[in-house]
Order: sequence, then structure tokens, then C-alpha cells
Amino acid sequence: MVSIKDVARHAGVAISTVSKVLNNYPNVSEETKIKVNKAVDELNFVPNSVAAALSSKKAGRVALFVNLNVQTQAIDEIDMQYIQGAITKAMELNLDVITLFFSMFKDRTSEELTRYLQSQSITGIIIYGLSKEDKILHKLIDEQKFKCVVVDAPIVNENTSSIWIDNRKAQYDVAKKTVEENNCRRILYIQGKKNGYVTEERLQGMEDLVKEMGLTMLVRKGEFSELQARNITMRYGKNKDVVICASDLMAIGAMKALTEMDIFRPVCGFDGIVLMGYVGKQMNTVRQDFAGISAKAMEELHYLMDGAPGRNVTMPYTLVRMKYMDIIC
Amino acid sequence: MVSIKDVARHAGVAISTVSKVLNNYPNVSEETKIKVNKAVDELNFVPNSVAAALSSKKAGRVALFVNLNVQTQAIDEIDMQYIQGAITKAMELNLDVITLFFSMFKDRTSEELTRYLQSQSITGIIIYGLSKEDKILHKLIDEQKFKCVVVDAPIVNENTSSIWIDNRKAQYDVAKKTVEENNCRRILYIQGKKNGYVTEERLQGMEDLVKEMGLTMLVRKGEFSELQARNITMRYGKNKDVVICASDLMAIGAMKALTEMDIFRPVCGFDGIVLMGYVGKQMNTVRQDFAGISAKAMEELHYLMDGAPGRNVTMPYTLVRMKYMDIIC
DNA sequence: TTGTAGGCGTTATCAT
DNA sequence: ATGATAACGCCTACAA
Repeated sequence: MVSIKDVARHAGVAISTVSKVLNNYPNVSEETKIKVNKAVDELNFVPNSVAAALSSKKAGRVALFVNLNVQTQAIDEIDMQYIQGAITKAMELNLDVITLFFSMFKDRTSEELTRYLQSQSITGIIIYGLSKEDKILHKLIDEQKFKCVVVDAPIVNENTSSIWIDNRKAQYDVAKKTVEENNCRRILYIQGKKNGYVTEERLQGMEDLVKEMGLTMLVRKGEFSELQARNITMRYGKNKDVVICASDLMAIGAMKALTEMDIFRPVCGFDGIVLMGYVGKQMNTVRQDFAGISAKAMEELHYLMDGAPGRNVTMPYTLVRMKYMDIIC
Repeated sequence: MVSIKDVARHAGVAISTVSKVLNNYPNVSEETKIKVNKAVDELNFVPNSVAAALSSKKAGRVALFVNLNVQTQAIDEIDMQYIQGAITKAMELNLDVITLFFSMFKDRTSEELTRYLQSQSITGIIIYGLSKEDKILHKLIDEQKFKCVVVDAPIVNENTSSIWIDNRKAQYDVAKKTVEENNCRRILYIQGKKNGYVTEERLQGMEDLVKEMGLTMLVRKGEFSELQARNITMRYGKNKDVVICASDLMAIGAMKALTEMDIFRPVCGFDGIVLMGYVGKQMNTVRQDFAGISAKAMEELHYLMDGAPGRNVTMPYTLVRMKYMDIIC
């Protein structure tokens, strides 16, 4: 393996000089820069990121925390895109990435988690799908020992940025579209996880709409569960004009229930997962670019690791109507 | 951060002694073992894996190569389970993992890839979904610079193990079941990727069956594409008694086509993805435990990194019939 | 059985 | 502007 030492020898300079060139330090003459870069090319030198991480705390190693839903593999699509977006962007930015799952630290303390991350020389983390109940991760964020980007939760401090779409407006938009298209007045709204951050935002969006249009709304907690959405729809769907769900999976559950009850009610979802194309009926939904959001999160983390302060980032979304022939390939 | 030096001081021994205890070297007295372990506990010491990787080539860092299908997000489920199974097992085994995608090295040479891996101190890799066309990865395997486990491809050498299910028998089994249940004689078989390893195995299984039962079979290449399976079924399905597909996604495409053609033909798939439960009709399919296979692959890699020779590993499968109420939750 | 010391490939602090 | 040199935390001959 060719090391910085070989490059130094080949270029006829000191190791430290090579390091300076590699890391864009000032105070290096144009001339030696060229010499060094030439040597790097000729020897096909690739810096050892492990050594860099060991030697410097600022050499970036990043951990992804994914809240994998083991029961509902139908939405793995979202996590996969998160992972793919983050890793691809990290490669561009020359950051090392390790992927972790919430479930791996279920019974650990935040101290143990901190030690684990430090043992991996990790300085930045991205958290996907945090809920208020994830005490350990909240503590980790509060302690600010790591730079952090939280996807889909509004947490910001000096070392923590938040990134998500405008869930309130998105829910409002997709619901309004569905309601207007079908001339509805009585809404059944099935919301998400009790302590989820997006859950509250989306509910607000619904309340905005109800107020603005003078509608009535029954709200039920679906916990992002297809089965619960199904049951709720069976129970309350008949006397409503429309079923609006805070996730696609719940929308699918609701739609299937309605089909079995042999009544028609418009249904709309949220997220734009591919599965929506398979259920037969077309539904309005909000499409999020999960890979793009995740790539942006990685960029944001990069800023943070460079010393930038935490902040809020809002990403765009689109309204779509998903049908089979659009998603097949 | 508490280091091995702190532990040594706390236990009143030399650093190297601590290291020996940590790595289960022989020639350490029971007494000092206890002393050291006590110090480790009291200080909450967690070894820095980055430093270990730097100093020792055998300290295991592992790369996962995932062949992400960007077009068909419907099967992200499989890759997600691969990743989850591998990473979870790696944590148990104290191996570091980084995740990479085929697409990241599309335009790179195998030398570049090798250098990249070396720059990450990676000594073992797991490859998911290799096809014969992936020249770069084949070269990587041939060069044997890394320990390697290949999932779903029959490649074995001194440093490479292969792991998959018995695709030939599985295809035979699921097809036979479907054929017998419906008393079919004329088969339309839609196979997978032209140069895929499983493709050939599965075709053999079909040929075994055709020969044994004296059936007729038309074989068409579906490239694991739902759309192609759909088109093939539209074209050839009418004159056949059954459509047997080498993947679930193709089975879904075939089934949807038949529904649109308003004719009934039994269809069977392969893999057991959750999506199968959403398409309305029940279908026979082969269920693979992707997470389990991947965990096993990680174990196998661990053996290899410990000096064991490469070999073939065969995993079990089951035949299932997937319907909506089974997969919903 | 235990300890000493050199090395893994970088980065960063000093002199020069 | 450049070059020694000491970390970074751990592993591993080799010596004791």
C-alpha cells in the first residue's frame, strides 16, 4: 500500500509538506504543490482515512441512525433511500459512513452509546425518524458531544441542525386537493405516531384546512399502522366523506377496508411510496424526495463539522397521484 | 476518551498486557486477566476500533457491496434486509461495516476500487447480487486481495465463500406445487437477468420438472422487470396453463396482465417479498430469509478473516402463499 | 508470564 | 515555505 511517506520520497519533500498539500493548507508554494500532486498521481496514492481519523478529530466519520420498522417491510423503501442518499453524498464529500439501527441500542444507555461512537472515532451523526420517546438519542443530542442532523424532527442547537419538509403545509395541500376534487365536508383523519414530530405538524395542517373551509373532522390515532387504519376506517368510514391519512401505508389500509365494505370514499396518503401504485386505486399523496433530503442532511452535517452553527432546513415536496403504470418498470 | 493506557495504569500492568487480555492471547495469567477486566469495567473502556484497524491488518473492517436497483424501489425490502442482517451480526462480532453501492464504482477500475478499500483498511467484503457482467467485482474476487463472501453467486476460492439457497430445487418445488394444484401442462416460464447466476439455476430447476412430468415449456427472458413480464404474459399467456416467474415482481407484472386480459392463469413467484401480499391474488412463492442469509454471510466472512478457507454454504428456504391479511400490521 | 519498544499512516506543533 | 517530530490508540515481535 502506497503511503504518504512514499509520496514524500517520490516528490522529494517532507511528509508534513505532503500532508499540507493534501489538506489545502496555506503557506505552500505553488511549485511544491505541483510536485506533490504529480507524485500523488504517479503513485496512485489514496490517503488512508483510518489513519487520518485516528490522528485528527476533525477527519470526518459519520454514523447514520436509521429507525428501521421491522414489522412493516413495505416501507423499507424510505430507509433505503435515506441510506443511499446519505452514503452517496458522503462519498463525494470524502466522509466515512457507518450505518446503525435504533434497535441496536434499545437496552443501552446514552453513555454506552457515546462511548461506542467515540470508539469508532465518529464526530457526526444523522438521525432518521426520531420520536419523542427515543430518550437515549435525545440525550445524545442535548449533550452536544457530536455534530448532529435530525431528519423529520424540529431540533436545533449550536451543534444540531434539523431538516424536513413543511409537513403542515403539505398535509394541508394534499387534503385540500382531495376534499375539493370530491366535494367533501366530513373528514376522517387518521394520524400517525402519538409522539411523532411530524404527527403534530400534519394535524395542524388539517386543522388549518378544516377551519378555512368550515369542515368537520374526526381524528383518530393510527400509529402509522396499516392494520389500525383499516380498523378505524371500518368503524368510522361510513359516515364520513373522505379518509385522509398521515401515511401511505395507512391510506392503503383504509382503501382496502373501504373496498371490503363495498363503499367508495376518496382516500389520500402521505410520502409517495411505490407501494401506492400497487393497490389498484389511484390516490393523492405527498411525494418526498427521501434520497435528496438525506443527501442534503449529509451536506448540512458537513457544514456543522466545519464549524457552522445548527439551523433549520426545509425541503420541497410535490403532490402526486400514483398509479400502477407510472411506477412499473 | 479512556484509552488502553488508562486501563493499563489503573490495573497496574503494561499496555501490551492489556492488549493481550483484550484479544484473548494465551500466556496471560488468570490473575492479571481478572485485574485487567476489572479495570476495563470500572473505566468503561471501549477499544478504539479505528486505532486497532490501523495497527493490525487483521482487525476486521468489512465493506458491503449492494446492487441497488434504483428503478425498482419496490424490492428495496431485499437489500434493506441484507444490510440489516449483516450490520446487526457484525456488531455482535465486533466488526466495523461500511456500506457501498455498485453504482458508486460504475466508472472506476478494479485497481481504483482496490485502493479505495485499502485506504479504508478494509480486509473483507460481502457482495450481494453479483452478475456475470460486473467485471470489476469479478476481478476483485479473482485477485484475492480481500476475504470475500458472495451472496447468490457460486464463486469459491481460497479466500472466497459463496452463500445462497438451492435455487434449482426451490424453483422446481414451487413450480411443481403450482402445476400440480392446477393441473397444468403448458408452462410459460419468465426467467430473470440474462447473465445472472440464479437465473441459470432456476431454469435448470424448471427443466428438471418439465422432464419429470412431461410438460411443455416456453421460456422468455424477463430481466427481473415487472414491465417485461407483463408484456411477455400479454403476448404468450393465453395459450399457456400457468405462468411461472423467477421473481415476485415479475409475477406481479404477469398477474396484473392476466387480470387485464380478463383470463385466469395460476402464477407463481420467487423471493417472498411483502409486496406480494398487496396485489390481490394469492400466489405461491419461495420465501428466502434475506436477513438470516446476510447474517450468515457475515459469520462466514468472519471465519475467512480468521484464516478459514472459502467454501459453499447453502441456506434453507420455504414455500409460502402470500396474502394481504398475513403481511399487514 | 510480563514489559519494552517500534510501527501502522496521518495530522499538527514547532523550529528552522 | 519547509521539515523534524511528537502525538493518535492499538498491536506485536522481542526481550526480560
